Amino acid sequence: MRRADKRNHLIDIATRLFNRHGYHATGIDAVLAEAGIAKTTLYRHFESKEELIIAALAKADDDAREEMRRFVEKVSDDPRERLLATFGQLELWLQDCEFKGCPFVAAAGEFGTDKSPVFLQVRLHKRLYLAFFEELVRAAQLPDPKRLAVQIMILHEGVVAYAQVLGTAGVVATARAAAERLIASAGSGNERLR
Amino acid sequence: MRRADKRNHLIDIATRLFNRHGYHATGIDAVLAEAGIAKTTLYRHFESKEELIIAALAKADDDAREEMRRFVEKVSDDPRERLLATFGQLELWLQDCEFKGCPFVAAAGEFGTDKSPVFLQVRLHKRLYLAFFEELVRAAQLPDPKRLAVQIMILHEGVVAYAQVLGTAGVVATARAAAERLIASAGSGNERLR
DNA sequence: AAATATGTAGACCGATCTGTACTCTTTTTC
DNA sequence: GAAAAAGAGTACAGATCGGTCTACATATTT
Repeated sequence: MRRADKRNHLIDIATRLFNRHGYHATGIDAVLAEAGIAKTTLYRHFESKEELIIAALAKADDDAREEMRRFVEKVSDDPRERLLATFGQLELWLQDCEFKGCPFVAAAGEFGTDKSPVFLQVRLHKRLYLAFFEELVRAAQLPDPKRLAVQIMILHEGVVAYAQVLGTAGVVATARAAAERLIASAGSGNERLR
Repeated sequence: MRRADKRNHLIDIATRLFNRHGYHATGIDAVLAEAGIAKTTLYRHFESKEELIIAALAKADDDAREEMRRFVEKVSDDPRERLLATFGQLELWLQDCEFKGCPFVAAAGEFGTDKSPVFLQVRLHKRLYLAFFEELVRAAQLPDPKRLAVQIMILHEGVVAYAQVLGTAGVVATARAAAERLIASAGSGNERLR
């Protein structure tokens, strides 16, 4: 196995354990046992546990945004439908049996809102996620794109937190319906210009 | 200081530290040092750290729902305005300089979605919170109260997660505007009956 | 084939974790 | 004022934490 592959494998294992048990509750030893490697090897790839966490978050950010982008582009060419399709990708995530809430929000909760490197990584992810929504809203030529993007973002975040605690049944459809209302009432003016 | 007072004082201290640093990252010793008491005393009031966490969550649940109820009842007699006033109370919470995201969602993240006592306490809180929204929606005689209550809940949860990572500026107003849209379009049928 | 670099296994370190045991003092209660 | 409960303070147990070190195996280069 090449060096980069082993590194990615380690990140995958760590990501799964972090999501399942939390960041502080997951010890380095648990990652080692699951991956079947020695401690020395892990510390050859990562300087510290914090760096492993950051690497895991960075990869999760990359994967999540890439999957989201490909999903909405596959579903439709229409920008407005793409905006609604984001809830389809959200549903896929919630139905994953490993779903345990947003790993980024969890990381933010465990590592404080100060300027810790972990928190900065979390904030970067959320900014990029929000920027993607704004990009979709602009493509749909809807008015006040920043505001509508934030509303879509709030709905997404809300669905995740809700589903984490109260279950996933129907919640995405309910949020999507809300998004439709917001889009419809926002886009009543210039929606036919496209 | 009476026994119950000391217990509540311990819970207050613990709540603050848990919210600031997380549940696993906050050691019993930190609580002791902050409260200025001996370890024996803490373990006379609580069997274990887990029980302290549960007690802290239970009190936070009680306080949050009581404050919310009093706030909306103070703001207006109109049920529909009360529903919107929930965002006013939300804004008060976010502006608190100790705000670090929802302690219940954080607890759910750290203690898994399994049947741990901590998670059950979290779910109880969210169920009661949702039930309160549904109560307000029903008082406003809006159609499909369960659905609208979930939408309001999603907006609340979304605002909290958003603000935790991306900051509080303007997000409550944006969510409240979304809620107004949803209420207006839901209540176009029988809103004049009142 | 010899020399060198890299990976592995696992002991080990000091620190910290939750929780208990014990002594002694203070406060409450009858 | 005596009995009983709760307090502080501290030492300790047993486990686990993140991280380092040494010894040894393997692979690569010369």
